Amino acid sequence: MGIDRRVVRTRTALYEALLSLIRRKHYELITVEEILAEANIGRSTFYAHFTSKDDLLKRSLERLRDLLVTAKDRTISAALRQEGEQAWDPSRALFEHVAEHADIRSALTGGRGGGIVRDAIDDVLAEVLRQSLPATMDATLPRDLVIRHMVSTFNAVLRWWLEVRPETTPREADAAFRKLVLHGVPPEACRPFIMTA
Amino acid sequence: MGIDRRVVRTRTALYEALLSLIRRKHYELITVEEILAEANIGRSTFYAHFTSKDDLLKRSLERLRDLLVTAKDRTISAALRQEGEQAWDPSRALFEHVAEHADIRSALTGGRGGGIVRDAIDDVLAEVLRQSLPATMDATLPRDLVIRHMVSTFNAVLRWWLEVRPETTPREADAAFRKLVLHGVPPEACRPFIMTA
DNA sequence: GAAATTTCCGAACATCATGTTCCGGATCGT
DNA sequence: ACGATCCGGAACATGATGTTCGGAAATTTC
Repeated sequence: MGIDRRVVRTRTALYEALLSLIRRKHYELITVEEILAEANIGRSTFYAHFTSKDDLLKRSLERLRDLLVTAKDRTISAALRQEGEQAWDPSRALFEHVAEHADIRSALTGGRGGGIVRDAIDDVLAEVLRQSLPATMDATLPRDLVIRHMVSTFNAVLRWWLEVRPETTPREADAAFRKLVLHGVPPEACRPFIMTA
Repeated sequence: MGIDRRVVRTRTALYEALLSLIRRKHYELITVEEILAEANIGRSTFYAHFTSKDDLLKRSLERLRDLLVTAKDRTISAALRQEGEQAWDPSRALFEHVAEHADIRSALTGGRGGGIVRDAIDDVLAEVLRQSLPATMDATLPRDLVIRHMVSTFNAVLRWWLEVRPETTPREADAAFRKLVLHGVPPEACRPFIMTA
């Protein structure tokens, strides 16, 4: 019981239909009927498996999370095995991963569509970080906040890359990301919004 | 011509109705009819002034932008007049401003509702920064990216504050914000996601 | 391989929000 | 006061969502 081949076929068909559509248009503009047409699935069948489009999205991204986690583990263990290599940086690997799937740009791009998808991906990234980052002892920078900050910085760099500087290479994007996270912004570039006492 | 009292009454009633509703529930869940009921405005009248709910939101936030700009100018000029004061930091003033209007929490909080509102507010903040920040000369950190990063960091701190640590004071939140923007995260807190060569 | 389940399809239906149209009456500027 | 403009309200078209149900088809089980 539990593993009727029809249900896994139905569900994966819907997962893939949604992800395929997300590459072509904004999530919010995708209609349930389009998903059904793309997946060749009946309307009532859809609602027998998922309660809504958002539900389908969430479960689709659970697959993506597993994918990310294994990718992260792979690059980290590769890093520990042979130090001094160049492909051992998870953050850079992530940028390169995105570069290979540049067709999901419209899913992350601003506007009406992006919000839910971005939030869901933020959650995935945050969970990955939560599993791999050490505990910090800095009282003024709680771990939760650091994680959120890294996620949001990653997203900021990523969107800047996709939206305003598409010609940037993954390694340049990663360099900017690391600089921002590790060293911040030069004080003279913040004035007078942030005054350094 | 141009300033018929009826139209300004209608529009401000709609602006305030929307902002009032936003304090109570998620933007996406607000229906046009609710806005009409709250503002006591007829349906056809609404569509005579705005093309959609999003249109109304955008124009509502233009008012907020003007408010922000003047507030920023005020604190900056106050800063230049009497140095060594304590209320001369625009970023801290912004956190304090938010603290006073804590009832918009649900508008910024995650989930389905927040996306569009957050994006719109991001735009406002980015525009304010664009007007006041100097040009940077750092080639690896373009101005656009710095602005986006500051906006997203502000949002990250703000949401962390509202969602996970509501008891934090504005000055603590601002301290964390400044630390993140100016100095970044200690390297040992990033490993092994970001490796420092 | 046949019986018994479980799932799928498809069409019809109810519901709800959006946006448009129209006109009598109210309100405004001058 | 008068002409121009705006407002209200109801009616309508549209389009997406989610539900229901009975017969057909696939799958598991034995």
